[in-house]
Parts: sequence; C-alpha cells; structure tokens
Amino acid sequence: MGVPYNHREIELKWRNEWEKNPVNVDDGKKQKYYCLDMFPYPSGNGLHVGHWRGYVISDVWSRYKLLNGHYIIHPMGWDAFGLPAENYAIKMGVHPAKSTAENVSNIKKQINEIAALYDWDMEVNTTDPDFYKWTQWIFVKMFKQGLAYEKQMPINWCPSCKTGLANEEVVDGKCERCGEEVTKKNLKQWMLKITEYADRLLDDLDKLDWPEKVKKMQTDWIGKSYGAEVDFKVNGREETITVYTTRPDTLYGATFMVLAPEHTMALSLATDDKKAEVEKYIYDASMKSNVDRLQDKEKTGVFTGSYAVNPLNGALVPIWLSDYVLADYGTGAIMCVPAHDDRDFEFATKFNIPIIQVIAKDGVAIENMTQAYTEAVGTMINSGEWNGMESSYLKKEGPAMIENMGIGKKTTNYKLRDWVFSRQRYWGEPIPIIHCEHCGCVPVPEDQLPLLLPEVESYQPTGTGESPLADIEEWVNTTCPVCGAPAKRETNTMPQWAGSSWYFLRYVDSHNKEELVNKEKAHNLLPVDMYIGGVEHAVLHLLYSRFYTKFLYDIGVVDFEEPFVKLFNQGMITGKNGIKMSKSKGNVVSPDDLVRDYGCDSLRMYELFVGPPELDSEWDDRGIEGVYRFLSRFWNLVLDNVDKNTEPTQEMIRLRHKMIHDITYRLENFSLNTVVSGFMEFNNKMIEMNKAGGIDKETLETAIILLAPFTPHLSEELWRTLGHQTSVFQNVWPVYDEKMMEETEKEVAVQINGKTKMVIKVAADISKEEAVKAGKEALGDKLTGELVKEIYVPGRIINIVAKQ
RNA sequence: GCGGAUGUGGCGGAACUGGCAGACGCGCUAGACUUAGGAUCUAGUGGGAGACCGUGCAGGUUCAAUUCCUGUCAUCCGCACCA
Repeated sequence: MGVPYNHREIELKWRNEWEKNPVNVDDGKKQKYYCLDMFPYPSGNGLHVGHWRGYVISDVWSRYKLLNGHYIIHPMGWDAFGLPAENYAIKMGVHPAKSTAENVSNIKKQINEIAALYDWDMEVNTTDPDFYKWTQWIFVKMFKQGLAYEKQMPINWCPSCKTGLANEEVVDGKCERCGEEVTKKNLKQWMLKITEYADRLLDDLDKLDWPEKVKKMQTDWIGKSYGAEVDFKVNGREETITVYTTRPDTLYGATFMVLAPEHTMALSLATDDKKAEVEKYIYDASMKSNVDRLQDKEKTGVFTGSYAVNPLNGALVPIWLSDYVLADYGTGAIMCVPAHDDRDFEFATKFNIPIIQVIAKDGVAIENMTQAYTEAVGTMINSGEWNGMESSYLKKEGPAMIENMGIGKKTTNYKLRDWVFSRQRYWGEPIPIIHCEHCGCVPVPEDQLPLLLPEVESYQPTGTGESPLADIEEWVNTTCPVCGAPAKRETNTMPQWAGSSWYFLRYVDSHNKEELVNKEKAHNLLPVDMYIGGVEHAVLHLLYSRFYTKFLYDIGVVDFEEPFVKLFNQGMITGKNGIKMSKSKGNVVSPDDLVRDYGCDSLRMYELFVGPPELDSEWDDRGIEGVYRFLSRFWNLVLDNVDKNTEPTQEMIRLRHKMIHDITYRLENFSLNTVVSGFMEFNNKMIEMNKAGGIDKETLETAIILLAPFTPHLSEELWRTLGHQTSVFQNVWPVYDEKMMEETEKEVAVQINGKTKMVIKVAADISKEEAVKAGKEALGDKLTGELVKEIYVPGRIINIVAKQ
C-alpha cells in the first residue's frame, strides 16, 4: 500500500472513452432533469478555482441525478455580448468579435478539464446571429404588445462606460461594472414595461424553491406598498396637490407638506417674497449628483410661502420643498407627520415646525418628544372623530375611508421602475426598430431578423449619448417597412441582460431555425430544475429572466411561468484573508497546475471540501494534498482486494449500509463538504478492516459508485478493474436498509449531573433500568450524595443526577 | 438607520429533532522505512500537573446548551430619505 495513483493516465483514458460512448443518453423513457450553470461571459483572464466551484457542484448534482435514473440536461454557453467583453476588446485593441471567439475557445478548453457532463451540442452564444435573432424577436413581440416603448427622460449615465444604465445596475450611486459615479443624462431611451409584471413577479416568488435571501431581495426591489393618495387644496388657489401616504391614520398629525424640488408645481407655489430663494433651491438641487444627494445627512429645505389645506380638519399646513422627497416615487409630494415619522421629525425640528402627536404610545401622550413614534400601534388622539380608534385599524382601512369621503383614493405603489433597455455601445444586439417620419417607430419585420450587427472600423463609445452605430450611414439609412419612405434605424443596442434573460430556453433546441424553441421540446425538457450560480444576480439576471419567461408564457411560447424551479447560490472562493481573487491583486489561483499535479478528480473533490458550498471560502492550495492522499489510499485499498474474495462480515455489511445512508443524506441536503469528510471516514474504517484480511467486493463496489459523481475517472477505472465491462454510470444509486445499519452494541457516555465521567458499552436494546444499573456499577465510588434522578437516552447517555 | 448571515483548536471546518464539543482534513511533534525525502507508514496533537476549564461576550431555561430564550459586541453582505 501507499503508492499514489496515476491520475494523468486514467483521466485521459476515460475522457476519450466517454467521448466515444457518452454516459448520459436520452432513451425517451427516462425522466429529464435540467441542471443549469449560470453561463459565463468569456473573459480573457480564463477560469480560476472559484469558477470551478459552481461548475463542480452542478456536475456532481447532475451525475447524482444521472445515477438516479434521469436523463440529464446540462448545457453550457457564452454570455458574450455586453460591456465586459467590449471593454476587454478595447483594452487589447482587437475587435470584440475576435477577442470573444478567442476567449471562448480558451475557456472551453479549461472548462473541459472539469470533465463535466456538458452537452456541447446544445451550446449557445449570445453573439451568434442565429441566437440573437430570437433576442430581437422577443423585443419585437414586446414592442407589438406595448411593453417596449420609447421615452425621453433623465437616466442613469456612466461617464466611464459612456452608456445609460438600468436602475438595477447602479449600486450605491456607482456603476455596477466599473465603480464610476453615475450621473444623470437626459436621453431618449427604450424602456421595457417590467412594472406591468410587478404583481406577478412578487406573488410567484412564493412558488419558488429559492434561498429566502434572494426572494427577499426581489421582494424589496419590487417594493410594493399599500396606502392612499390624499388631495390637499392649495389655500387661496384652485389647484390641489396629491400626496401619497402609507399612514393615513396619521392624517390629523400632518403639520407640513414637502414637495420634491423637481415637482411641476414647485416654482409656481412660491409667493413673491420667496421666489428668489425657491428658485435657488431648485437650481442647487438640480446640480447635485446622486451620490451627493445620498451623502447629505443633514436635511435641507425651503418654504414656498404657500399653504395647503388638510382635507380632514381644514388646518393650514405650510408647503416646503426638500430634496429628501423623491420626484419619481408616489406623487413627488408628501404630507409630513413629524410625530410619527423619523425624517419628518428631523425636518420639523430643524425648521421649527409644530409637532402634533396623534397616536398615544401605550395609551399615553408623550411629553416633549425627542424622537418620532413610528409604529402604527396605539390609540388615536388629537384626531377629531377618529379619537379612540386603533391606529393599526386606520392604517389598514384608512385608504378606503378616504376614498369614500371623496378626498382621495386608495392606491398601491412600487419601487420597481421600468427597465432602461438601450445602451449607447457597439457590442450588443441592435434594437430592431426603424424610425419613419410618417409611421413612427416600426419594428423590423420578423422574417427579416436577425438584424445583423454591422462591421465597423471604430466601435469605441462616443460618449455623446449616441451609439457608435450612428456613424455608419449606409446602415442607419434604410426604408420604412410599412410605407417605403426613407427612414433611419435605431442605433442603440440592447444591454447584456437581453440574451441572458432567455438563453436557458434555447439550449434544449439550439439549432432550431424556425422557432425560438419547439413547443414539444419546451414542454418536455423545460423548465430548469436546478439553477446554480453566484448570488450577485439576485435582482438583475434573475428578475429579468423571470420577467421574460412570464412574457413568453403570455404569448404562448412556453407553458410555464417560472424559469428556475430551484436555485442554489454557491459562495465565493477568495484568496487569503477573504480578498476577492483578481488579476490586479495577484491572488488568482489557476486550476490548470492543480489538475496537472493532482488530477481533475482531486480538484473536484477539494473544491467541495474547502467549506460549506453556500458560504464563501478562502482558498488554500495545501489542503488538496489531503484529498489526493485519500483517493490514493482508496485506490490502493481496491487494488489490494482485486484478487481476494473476502466474505462480508456483519461489520462490513453495516458499514456499507451506513455509508449509503450517510452519503445520500448529506448529498440530498447539499452538505457537500461533509460528503467528502464522510468518504474519508468510511475509507479509514475500511482500511482498518482490511488489515484483518480484506474487504468484500460489494462494499468496495458500493463505495466506487457513491464516489462516481465526485471522482468520475477514478470510479470508472476502479469499476472496470473489478472486472465490469460497462460504465460505472450504468449503475443505479445504491439503496440502504435501515435495519442493516443497526448495531447490537452501543457506546454510551456515563454522566453525573450532566458531566461525562466515562464511556461504557451496552447492548443496543438495553432497558432503562439495566442501563442505569450498568452505569452506576461503572461509576462505583465516584457516585456520592443523594440520588435525585436517572436519565437514559437510548444509545447515547446515562445521566445520574445526585445532590451533594 | 433597517434587514440578513456568520462567530467553535495554530488553520479550513464537523456535531442529526438539546444528549460524549473539536469528526474529517491541513499544519505541527516523535518514530519507522530509506542514499535521500516535500513520498509512504505508525503514534500523538484544545488548555491545564491536576480536580477541572473551554464553542465572540454577559445572563437565563434545563438533569444536560455550539444548539433554545434575553441582552450585547465584532465581521461580512443586502437595502438605504420609497413617505
């Protein structure tokens, strides 16, 4: 024993064999299982050990399902349009099409080292015209349904990437990609009406077997709230100002009103003596960047000189302007109740505005409030005919009451905004729209798709808000498909998310020239059963994909409303001290050397062994030695038993069943790190048993099959070495028998007052009386004092409670 | 500020519905085999001489707490004036 196994030879051998005779075949009878990885964008940096992790997890899961009798759909493709690919191309000074193709071929080579079950016949690439034809087709369908529309508005603009961004792409006021501070730019943009799906996107989260964290992030992003719009008359004028509130119960406590500086009435409300001050405030607010506005902790504001009339009690409330009110949420105006809202309290305190408490906390009014009481719990006071009512009741019923009184209406609001869908960049799908002077926006006829992205000399972003495509006159100038008059093409391109929002549907029918996906195939092979990837897409890709799928369901392309039944987010692999692996930090660990030195199987297993798959883990190369030693020991154990015909002992049979049980249980619970440690434990026990003569074949074969999803090459080699002519993956996952796992004798801890004194062996089926008696005997003199209580937990603990 | 996750030896981590804390692995120590060993094998490895003490910290419930409850600290992540 003790010779390290030759991983290079056997891995090459079985890789070739599997290519000739695939182990995963659709015989039309097996149930499908679709296990999907989030497809990568083909970066020039190649893969590091962190990328491997997700792919290993998904492949282990796929092979486990394969051994459970499923036909596995396990595809891979390339998210190759978009900013990262384009920025890389610009940096390297090559055309993105060229660099993308090179990167794809390099990464594909690296991915093949994982030896995953990928079906390359399904491969898709979002930059392939046969693929983006359908990305464009979906857009045309959305346009025809009124879900894609053009709008002139100030949007998020990244000055470094020189393009507009969706709200989802702005993180802390900065560009999600490059970290540059995002500014506003007034541009005519294509928008997708994702808001029309807000309720379905929210409600259907309940159906999903997803991490609660991701569901919550999407729930918060959609940000649904219930409340009322209340109309306040402007004192002495005809107009009314409508405010939105979720706290109608506090209406009597409104002592002022605040409008966003961008509100259409902001300037007109200013009385003559306030005009200059108001104008200045509005101007200053318009000059502030997003980040400035976020960072200003101190509230600012200006009084317009006008008053509004509280519709309930006729009280006059001063109207202020302040940038803490957002123009694009609700009505851009709020009623302010300083006694029951933190922000209003801060503002009122600063500007000496009266504070009227309307909810009695614990039944009493608070003297000299030092902070707002924001809970809707308590009895109403200072509230006219509402006095004595419950705040929580009014919060809920208030909107309907307000509507009945004719002073407003109940309403629902969302934080979710429509999706800014155009990018002023070259490397994306051209938006298939033609602008005609007579007919307006006309979609490119479906039979003329794909609208090819033209070849171009200069693809660098212009920064003017125009796409580089705008310079290609022969492409821009076209004729209107409806009236035939000269017309111009839309020159913006789609965001990177366009292709990734539906690519998983295309895999199952990637060569179809006639349809996005064949109906029957879609019905039989979709949706995705298990989706594995990082958590960074919680509200971007995953929300967009759900939206696209719901749309495609609505137009009859697919017959399900949710794309991903189950989602698993794997943790990140970081370098030392939890620092993210990156080329600039110089802490990137490449899998290539590790595969060369220890083999694919060892690395696969070590990727799982580093820690719980859902948590981040620090990478430490040294640990892989341990996995390699374990595999070598198992290898030698099997070889040592090839010619022996050991009869199974009770002990071996028990170990076999327990091994099947433990490995299966941990695998089902996705506790993949403990699956690996479990294998090591069982292997150590088998090595001990082997010293007494040998191990029976059935136990060894069982271990080989259980290991197969993790170490496919090693398992295949050992399986054949034991004389089998067919692949190890032709087996079915072993089953255990609960009864066969039971031990006749158990080691039990003997405690006094919960403190372990010793361990004794007792029969597994011993009675409480006998166990306690055995325990007392074993303790002997150690047991003193008055006996109070005796506890026996079968097979675990004998605890004698004694008072000293 | 709000919400969530995490906190266990020198290190990564284990402990099922409360039941022998530290499995498994790395590292380390000693030994064996060796011309040699960064190979392999064997033994040991939380602290303490000891009764005992030990799962971020302080309490509580219990015969028994890493696990349940209350409070608190630290780190990481998400949201961030959404009325």
